[in-house]
Amino acid sequence: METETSEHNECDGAVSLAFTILGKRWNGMIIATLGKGPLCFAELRRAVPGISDAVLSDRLSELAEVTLVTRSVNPGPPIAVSYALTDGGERLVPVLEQLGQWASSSLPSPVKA
Amino acid sequence: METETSEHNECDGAVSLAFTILGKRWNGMIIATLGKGPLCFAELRRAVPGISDAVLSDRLSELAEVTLVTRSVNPGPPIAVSYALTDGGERLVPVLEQLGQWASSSLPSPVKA
DNA sequence: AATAGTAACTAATAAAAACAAAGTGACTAG
DNA sequence: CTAGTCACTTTGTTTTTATTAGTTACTATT
Repeated sequence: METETSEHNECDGAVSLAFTILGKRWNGMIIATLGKGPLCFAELRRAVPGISDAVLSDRLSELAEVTLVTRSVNPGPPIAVSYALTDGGERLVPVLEQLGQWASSSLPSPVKA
Repeated sequence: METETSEHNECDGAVSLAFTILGKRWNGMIIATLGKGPLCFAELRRAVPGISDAVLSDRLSELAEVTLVTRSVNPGPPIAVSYALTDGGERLVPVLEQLGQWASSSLPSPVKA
């Protein structure tokens, strides 16, 4: 009747939780990019090369839903929507920087075709 | 002929490189799990709940290819294949731990259905 | 010895996610 | 009036992931 605590593994729940967000393509990049300051949709798309409108839109909704980014509409006339990190999002930025350092030092060059 | 340095953004290449690996589902979890010590295929599958044989096999090949894990075959008779982190993989472990801490403190609970 | 069970995979197929391209509605510049 | 930007949404097509079912080599059981 061992409740599964005796043997050993059961992968870290917190890390697993982190990867529900970061294990999806683009999320890490979006947060890292917003770490340099708020940006609006088009700027963000340009800053994250390769992402498409549809996916960016989708990711931003998700990130807003888990309260890592905020969406603020400035109803101009030239309407502008600005995306920024929340506190929680900001707290991730330094970790992402370490991730970047790790990648530079431990990953082989950008596996090109 | 501006080489794209004038305006501003262009998301961090190193972070982007990190996410070529970590932005794929399971990779982070696999590395975090191996961070607690080497495991063989079946143990790993049990330790990472939800992953399937096919995907685990695939991920392990990828991770071996970028030299983050090693695969060593012990030709028993009871043949056993053991997977372990390389130096590069080990260097990621502390960062993953921070990621876990961040998740616990900044992410809403496991969005259940 | 035949039957069933585990380990470590591979193969085939189904389902989900990502991508590319175009379209929408509001507005500005020429 | 035409063309272009912004912020998206919609519609396919392609890639990735996931699920299911083998396969080969052994071990444990009966």
